[in-house]
Amino acid sequence: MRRGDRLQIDQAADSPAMRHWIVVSGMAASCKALPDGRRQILDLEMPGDLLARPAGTPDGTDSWVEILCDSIVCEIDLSADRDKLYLDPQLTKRLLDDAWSRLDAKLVHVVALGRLDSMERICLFLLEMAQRSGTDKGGATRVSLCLSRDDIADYLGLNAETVSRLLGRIKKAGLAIFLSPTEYAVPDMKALAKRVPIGARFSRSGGLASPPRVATASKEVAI
Amino acid sequence: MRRGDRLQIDQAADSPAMRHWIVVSGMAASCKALPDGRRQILDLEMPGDLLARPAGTPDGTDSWVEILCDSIVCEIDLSADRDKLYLDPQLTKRLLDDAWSRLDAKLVHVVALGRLDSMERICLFLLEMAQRSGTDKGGATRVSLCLSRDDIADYLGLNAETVSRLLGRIKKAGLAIFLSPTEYAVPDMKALAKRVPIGARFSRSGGLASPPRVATASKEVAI
DNA sequence: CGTTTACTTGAAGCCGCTCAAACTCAGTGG
DNA sequence: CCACTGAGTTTGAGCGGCTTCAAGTAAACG
Repeated sequence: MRRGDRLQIDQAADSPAMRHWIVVSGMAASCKALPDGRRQILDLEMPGDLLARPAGTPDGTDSWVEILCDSIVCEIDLSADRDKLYLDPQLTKRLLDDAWSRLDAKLVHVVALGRLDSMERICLFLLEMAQRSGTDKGGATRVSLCLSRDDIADYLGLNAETVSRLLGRIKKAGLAIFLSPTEYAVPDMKALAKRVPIGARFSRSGGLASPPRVATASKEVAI
Repeated sequence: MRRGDRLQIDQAADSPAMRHWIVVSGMAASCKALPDGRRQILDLEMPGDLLARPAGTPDGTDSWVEILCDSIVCEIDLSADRDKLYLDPQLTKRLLDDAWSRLDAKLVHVVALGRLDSMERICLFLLEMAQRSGTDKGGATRVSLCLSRDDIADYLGLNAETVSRLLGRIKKAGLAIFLSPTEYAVPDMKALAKRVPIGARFSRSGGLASPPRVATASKEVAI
């Protein structure tokens, strides 16, 4: 699937989630929009993530999953096995673990939107992207950003202009180096992590732990 | 348990959730605090709610559950049945349904904190309280508020003074009638719901649906 | 009655938003 | 090769909503 494609699912309110998706490669965003057009990105879906209920339950908002860059998404229809769903311990364990780690991620998101200022939010975002989809390139972590400034804004509860200004300050501070508007490298993950007062744990399946927030000798400067 | 009491649980990161709690009566709040003292209330726990993982996974923040008014909370320790946990279809179904409806509620919370303004947030909150813990008293819905202004602020990502001012405006507009600072009545749930651009579905176990957002003849006025 | 705690109200300030203009760059066609 | 286009981004100026700080009020309790 390509950028802009959507998975839009209107499951009946009372039907249990029977169609599931797994992101194999690429990246997608779970979105909600209010009647007046305001949009909130709820989650970034990356390889390995299980989309168990893309639409959630109806709450009067538009909900959909939006492909951010060329992706492979695998559909699993469990309707036939509906009755046996809860009889398979391995499957239920996977679903439960997935739901719980999603819940943990959402709690971090709530704290970010409720209590972090814009600079803290953007640092958390850059850190999250680096931890979840970054590749190590000679010490620095290289990240390819599939999101536009608008997308980032809608994920962080900000607007595109503010995001652009913040990224400018981060670039000036040397916390991240921008190779292009959609490609950056983090030379020092710990320095970035020090800007974020919440230590997020980002892998969906319990692999990566957050880097220890070690106190370094370098001095803090306002950015 | 009484107001101010806490359930503070430091479960090992890798141990599955073995101790659970059920709120039988009263009300509690799941909280997180940042190192500098900023606090975010993540969830309001009401009778019937299952606290499957009060502490979540460690992320560098303090996490706890705080009792808001005299409550009865029932502890269930499943450690002994640990290995059999995923073999009981009924139990896993309950856990899964609970996790999913919690997730849905958190998505609404994220939209609220990310994209609603302060007046919309407080209306959503009053509506949520009315739907989840209100009692019908001759047409109006009577709600007893266990939260202080500070608590409400920490739930909505605002501050106590702002909450106080907003409640003043709501009172003046007649959307809610305050019998005391912690007791109010909603004379017209539909009128209140019209102030909120997202139709939340608040019961944890799939009972109550959101009230239909019927267009009425009454004119909208700025409040 | 005084003390404490929570709530309310006011004035001033700042952060992030809105609106608008300039810039970058890939794509297109002459 | 250059000019043109259009979407995305950057930058600036000004505004407004929410916060901060501070003072004042109300209710609870010894």
